[in-house]
Amino acid sequence: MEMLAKAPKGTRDILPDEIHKWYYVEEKFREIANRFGYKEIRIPVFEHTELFERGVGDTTDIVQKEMYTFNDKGGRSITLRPEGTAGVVRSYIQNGMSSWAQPVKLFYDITAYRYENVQKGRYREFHQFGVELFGAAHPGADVEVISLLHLFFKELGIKNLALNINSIGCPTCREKYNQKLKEFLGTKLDNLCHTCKERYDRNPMRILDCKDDSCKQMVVNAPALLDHICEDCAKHFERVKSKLTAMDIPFSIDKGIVRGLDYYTRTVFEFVSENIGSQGTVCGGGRYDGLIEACGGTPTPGIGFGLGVERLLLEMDNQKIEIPAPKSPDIFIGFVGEQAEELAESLTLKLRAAGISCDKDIMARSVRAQMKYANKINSRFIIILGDNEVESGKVELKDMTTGETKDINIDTIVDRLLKYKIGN
RNA sequence: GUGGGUGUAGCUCAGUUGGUUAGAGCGCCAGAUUGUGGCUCUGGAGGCCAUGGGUUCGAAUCCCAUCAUUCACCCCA
Repeated sequence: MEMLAKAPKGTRDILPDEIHKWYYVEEKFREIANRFGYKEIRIPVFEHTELFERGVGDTTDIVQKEMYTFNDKGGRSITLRPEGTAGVVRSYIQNGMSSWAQPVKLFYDITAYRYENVQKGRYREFHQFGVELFGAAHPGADVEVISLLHLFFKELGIKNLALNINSIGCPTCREKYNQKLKEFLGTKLDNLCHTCKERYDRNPMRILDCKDDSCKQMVVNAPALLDHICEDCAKHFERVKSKLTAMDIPFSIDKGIVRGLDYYTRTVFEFVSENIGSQGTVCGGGRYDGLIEACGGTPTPGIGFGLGVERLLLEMDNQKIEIPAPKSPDIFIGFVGEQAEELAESLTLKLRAAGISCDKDIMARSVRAQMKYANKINSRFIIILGDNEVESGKVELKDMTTGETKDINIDTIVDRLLKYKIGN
């Protein structure tokens, strides 16, 4: 196949036969977010590169090697958003949301872009649902966000999604911990893999989830960050845990969760599936109390998450969760002859104007071919117009599911179909 | 960036130790039914066998390269 007729690597079309699944989860997410008091925000697909360097963190993989960055014709460095939080934070500052009624509760439904090798559940253009909650430092905020996800998955009928939580403390306790970790690893430095030797100086925490066997062994008895967070952070985490328990939201503690984005503080969490391959993280999020300040705003606590829609759909497919079928047309109008064609055209428009989904042939096909088409598009009713019908004003209304027909006046067809729709 | 699998019709796939006109099912179009769908039957369209090179009398088949795709590692949604 030629390049011309080929979507770029890591992108794909969402075709008409699957779009109802997207409508379904999008509508569910929107509806639940609204129920929790979150309002939708729409942000640009691209931002100034500096925003992501600052907001996501310039030591992260995302910024170092995964961004779609280019210069526009004005010489500005522009980057396609690799995630949603940075853009929403920028908007929060730019639009003075700190003077809105607090807290500010926002949700979004976006595409995001990362230049990575493609595999199951991972694309270069992908979709994220997300929520950002600004202004609330209280552990109740962490729990509200998590409970939104809990309810979302529950109402979609998804089972066996494990909620893992951890606390990665604040910058102060992380600094202290990094010292401790370096002391622990100092004697073992020679046994670490090449990348981990570099991590030792820049970000020693990353050594903990290295997949290298030798590194894994070295790290078995390493101190865990969670055991070394400061008193305030520990207290915060305790309250999050007890609130989750009180709300009957099951969770496990995973001391290994170290979010890949620099901005996280304190609570971090993810919802993980075991059966959609190695890309099992359907949703990841956490608290980012220093981010708004780091982006030039006044110090404001924040918490949010990003949810991978492709992975969500993959998991639902895996669990054989039924998604309501798309609506089929109410009626197809067949015709033969020129007079009948004109009647069919005006009648079709009249039905459509009345809110009835109606279709007719526009390829000058035989009545037989028209009927086959009506069947293929799954039309509920059909009528056929010819000279007789034009003259008498009467028509046979046929129910395609039962094959039954009924003689009716053409004038009454709108009412009949409206009644059918309401009653059904 | 690293490693493995796979590239034949719109889709899912056959194709014998290399052998001459490359097949099936599904889908699409038309007809059987000149004004009535589904079921059935008949016919039709649709292929540079991913691309380029090599071996050979002869390559979809064997070899090399490139590209694409997919799974995995790293990392993440």
